[in-house]
Amino acid sequence: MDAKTLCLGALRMGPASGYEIRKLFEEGPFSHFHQVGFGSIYPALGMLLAEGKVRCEEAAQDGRPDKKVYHLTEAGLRAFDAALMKRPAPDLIRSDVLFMLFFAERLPPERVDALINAYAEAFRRSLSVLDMPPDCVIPPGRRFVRGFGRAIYRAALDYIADHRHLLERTEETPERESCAQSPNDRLERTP
Amino acid sequence: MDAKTLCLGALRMGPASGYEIRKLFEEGPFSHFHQVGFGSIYPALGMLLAEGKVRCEEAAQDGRPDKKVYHLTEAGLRAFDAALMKRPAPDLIRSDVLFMLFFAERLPPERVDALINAYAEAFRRSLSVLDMPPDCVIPPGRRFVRGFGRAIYRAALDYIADHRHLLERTEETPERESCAQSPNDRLERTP
DNA sequence: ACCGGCATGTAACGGGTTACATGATTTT
DNA sequence: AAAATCATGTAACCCGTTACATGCCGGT
Repeated sequence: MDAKTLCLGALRMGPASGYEIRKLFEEGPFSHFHQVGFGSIYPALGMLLAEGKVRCEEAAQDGRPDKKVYHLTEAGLRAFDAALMKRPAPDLIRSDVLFMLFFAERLPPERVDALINAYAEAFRRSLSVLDMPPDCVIPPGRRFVRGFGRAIYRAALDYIADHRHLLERTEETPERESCAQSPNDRLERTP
Repeated sequence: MDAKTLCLGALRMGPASGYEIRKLFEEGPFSHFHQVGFGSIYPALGMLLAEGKVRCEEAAQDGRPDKKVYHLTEAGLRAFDAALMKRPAPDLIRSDVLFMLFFAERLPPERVDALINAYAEAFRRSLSVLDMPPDCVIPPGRRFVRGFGRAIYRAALDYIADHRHLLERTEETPERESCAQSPNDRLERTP
């Protein structure tokens, strides 16, 4: 899903400026499952404008820099609906922390501790955003997605609380590479 | 975390060829939280070789193409340990499906259904891999990470089972944009 | 006085994804 | 006979991230 489609989605919820679109992905309702930065948004809006999928109205503000408020056109709406029918790319998860914890035995215990504390804290922060009751009735799709995020973060926090003891120093686990010597052994399970 | 570090991590578990490293990330123990393709692995191994962080032994096989088995050097081991001490990038989650379901009201009910079924199925597949009891004792770090993945996937499946009814057609939800008209309304909660 | 938030953009750089190229062997 | 697996690589391209550039306002 490219930056253009993401912008269309943001505008699907109502007119917005580039700056506001970023907030939607930074702290707003999209933040748990997609991200875009300024560097992608502004060019994307420019392209969408050229393609006639959005229009833009300059809005002068008092005490604030001018704002370009974009909104969907008919073509943009159609393009977005079409994008929603394309095959979704599989979910992508990238976690440096898990990668590091995978090698916990190689790490100083303080490091492991710091890593886990920070990790839990990050989940707590994300949860606190989602746990705030919405200020208004939100449609089912949004409610589902929001609840999904909450469920995942809760599960993560619970798991960390219940299993971090696995990583706390167990007095020098004897350094042992693993039971598998070759990569094949690690994958094959039916001899 | 770049492809080079990821390769070092894979080799940390034992010597492997490029092809085998990919499997580690495709179906192996890293697959839940990091991914790399051939296009990144082979160049990365080449660079690591040039930097003296890995060495390589050509292994002729019977009935198979030749294989280049790479293994860490002292320098490579040190480099990897150093990488484990760097600040981890925040977790990244990218889900087209959730983005689409966010707009469930705009989608034909069959589409929503298909999307959710496929989504659940994907989680079930991931879970089945992790639920297989390991063929040997695995060290605490790996156990923790593996369990983490399991917990998350379980939570996802449970949530879907319990809440998919939210998305099933509720006889024509009256088309209503939302209660928020401007993007600001969506974000501000303290007037 | 300075920092953080609002606001919009550009340019370069880097890196990963995709596609291409090749080829033997095993499975269906 | 075709498809999948094993196996290694290269090259181009796209696209996103990062850094840079600019400027005003409000709060500390």
